[in-house]
Amino acid sequence: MGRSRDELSPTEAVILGLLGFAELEGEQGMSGYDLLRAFARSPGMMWAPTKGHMYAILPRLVSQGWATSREVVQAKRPTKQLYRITRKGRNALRAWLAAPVEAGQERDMLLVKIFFGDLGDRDAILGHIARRREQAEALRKQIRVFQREAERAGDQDLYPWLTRRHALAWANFTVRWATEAEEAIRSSRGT
Amino acid sequence: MGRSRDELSPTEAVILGLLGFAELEGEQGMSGYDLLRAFARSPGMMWAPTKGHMYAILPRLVSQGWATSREVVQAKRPTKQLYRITRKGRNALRAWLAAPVEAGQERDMLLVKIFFGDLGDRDAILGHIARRREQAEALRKQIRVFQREAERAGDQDLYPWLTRRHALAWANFTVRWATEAEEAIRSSRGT
DNA sequence: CCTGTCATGTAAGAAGTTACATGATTCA
DNA sequence: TGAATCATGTAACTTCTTACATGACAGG
Repeated sequence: MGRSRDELSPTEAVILGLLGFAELEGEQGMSGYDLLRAFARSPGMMWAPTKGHMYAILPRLVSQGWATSREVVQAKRPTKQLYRITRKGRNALRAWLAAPVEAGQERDMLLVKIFFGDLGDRDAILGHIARRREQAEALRKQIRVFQREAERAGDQDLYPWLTRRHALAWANFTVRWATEAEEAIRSSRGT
Repeated sequence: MGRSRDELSPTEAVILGLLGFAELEGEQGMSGYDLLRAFARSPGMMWAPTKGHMYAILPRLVSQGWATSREVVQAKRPTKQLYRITRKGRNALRAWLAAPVEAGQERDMLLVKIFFGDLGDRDAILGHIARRREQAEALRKQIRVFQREAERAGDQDLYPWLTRRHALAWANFTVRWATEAEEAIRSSRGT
């Protein structure tokens, strides 16, 4: 009976969220490995916890009563632990989802690096901005593919769709901003 | 002679950056307190390190040779430490500014909460989005004020201007997105 | 007299990353 | 034969936050 907290860390919440989705879809449970893969496949709207963190959190979810685990021995594959969310876990998650999002702590290092541009190298900054633009262009393409796939699959889930919309809009915004910024820097020859 | 690293943590970098600006403006140095205030006055483009972190980092900057400190005894105020960036510090900062920005680790909890919307409460999510929209509206106003102040002061610094532009564009993007998202959720009565 | 400013720090802990460690199976 | 997949974990470490602790002076 480890000491108990009742609030979820972001990573705990996100893991419980995936377990919650698995439950909705009638799956028998997910392993740490499954979860890690699921994260890796959701670019643009979710980050991936590291392995170390994942395997540190899973037993804690169980000890808090937010999930249960079941050992599955396999013939040709290593033994794995399948995790399922519990009622208590769903409640904790619901509470976390309802808690206000603390504002304004997004720390985008690109912006920081631009801000201090006078102390650094102009070409390096142009490179950073170009890379950000390219990433946004790539994300944009990828999201469009996702969007089409989801449509073809008859996927009508409102909320995931909203996050795709956001990713797409963010990408468009970023490409536009980056393009302008690059121009502004280039046309400011000779401080 | 503590063990040495040669890379800066984000917070170390940002502190050195402010010390670098102070140097450019011919100031005699900044105290932890000064730095904390400076951070607090740059909303939308910079986050503020906490006090605890600030006072933990400053001596480390000195022990790494990135800054020097000088004790200033004051008559009517507590004694303070003034920090100045060194040549080595400027080099370390320049290297940090030139290092690529690692991509895609922005974890916006709002998006996460929306993504898992089906496991939570619809009205809570509407509330989150509304709050985000209001924050963006407030930021937009504030940045416009900043922008006008900078213009009036004849401020021609390209880079800080670019970050203001970004903040403004981001705020506009967010207001637009949030408005659409709110509508989309409201008009989707009855799953 | 009370609140805010000036000014610095410590201690404890949460959150997260990186590197290490293992080992069978499958596919090219 | 070598790389990728499946599968789980530990240990050490960095980063950052929160709460605690102190104390003089200024302004209303």
